[in-house]
Amino acid sequence: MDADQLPQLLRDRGHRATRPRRAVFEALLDDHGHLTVEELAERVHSRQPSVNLASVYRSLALFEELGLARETRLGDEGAGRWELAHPDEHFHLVCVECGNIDHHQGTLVEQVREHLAGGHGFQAETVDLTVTGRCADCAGHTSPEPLTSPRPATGRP
Amino acid sequence: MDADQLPQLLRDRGHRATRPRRAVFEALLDDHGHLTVEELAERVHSRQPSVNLASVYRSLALFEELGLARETRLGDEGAGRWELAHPDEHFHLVCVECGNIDHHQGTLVEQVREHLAGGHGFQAETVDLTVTGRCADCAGHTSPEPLTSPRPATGRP
DNA sequence: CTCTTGTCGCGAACAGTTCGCAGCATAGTG
DNA sequence: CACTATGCTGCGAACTGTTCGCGACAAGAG
Repeated sequence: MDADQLPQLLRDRGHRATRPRRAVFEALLDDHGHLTVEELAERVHSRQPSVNLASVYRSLALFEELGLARETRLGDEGAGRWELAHPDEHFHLVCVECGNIDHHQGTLVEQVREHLAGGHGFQAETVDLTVTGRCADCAGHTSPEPLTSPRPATGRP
Repeated sequence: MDADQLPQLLRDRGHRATRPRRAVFEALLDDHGHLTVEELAERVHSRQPSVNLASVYRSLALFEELGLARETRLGDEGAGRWELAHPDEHFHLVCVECGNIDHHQGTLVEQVREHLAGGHGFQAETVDLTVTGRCADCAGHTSPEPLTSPRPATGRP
């Protein structure tokens, strides 16, 4: 979805195409990562310095309602992170060591949907899959009890 | 895990087996659902009226560190929800309509682990899978534009 | 029983998010 | 184009969930 299409889309749905909303949307567009509202606000400010934090929140809430954006709460962080709602679904690999968040596309989410469709009777809307652990890099140089095929007990010193 | 084993486990790990900790653990034990810290504190109070909210937080943080408990942030809610960390993994089906949280055990999490083991190089620790949508009951009487493969709700699992 | 020190209860602080309101600007209308 | 109704905004204050700092307390080792 392009930034140019936003104004029309907003009007079509009975909302106004305002400067703050455009700025928030553009900020979401130019970084595909997962941004904190604060980070987002920073980027918004570089376009529209007058935009208030509360307006960023309001815009995000609206975008979510319209299915344009999506919030994800990753792991231990207090703040939510936002991204545009891509049609191609993905999941998150959060490294507990370096803190890196890998934004991963794959067939996993598809598999989840299929699994649910097969008899659960649950009509899935959004699938939030977050895996915490160690990324390839961090797993390489430190290996605090390798987690291979045998399913590890939950607790681990 | 039984409540009686907690004191020893705590001492073995160099912590003290205190009244508040026991109370928090018992509160987690007797309700397998996902409890807000506030809800949890309420239950704790029924056992130990003097226990402070801050202590509930501290106990939970400790239990998490020891791998005994786990926090999950479901959907839109501001507050985190806690549960004991079962070895048998499960995922959450959150109904956007009735708000019900189905605590579901299945092979899905297993599948995710297998998928990741196969070449991603990511060493998975915890897998957080949350699916929002409509539960069988709610999907039955209202159907506001199905997003995925439309599938009439059958019986509940 | 005594002593050490990890833990607690308390209240205040903090971070993230939302609210209420007066004024502004968008977009539909003449 | 100007005019107008009202949806949005910026602001600051309020709120919620969580954490911190401190003196007092009690767990548990000797």
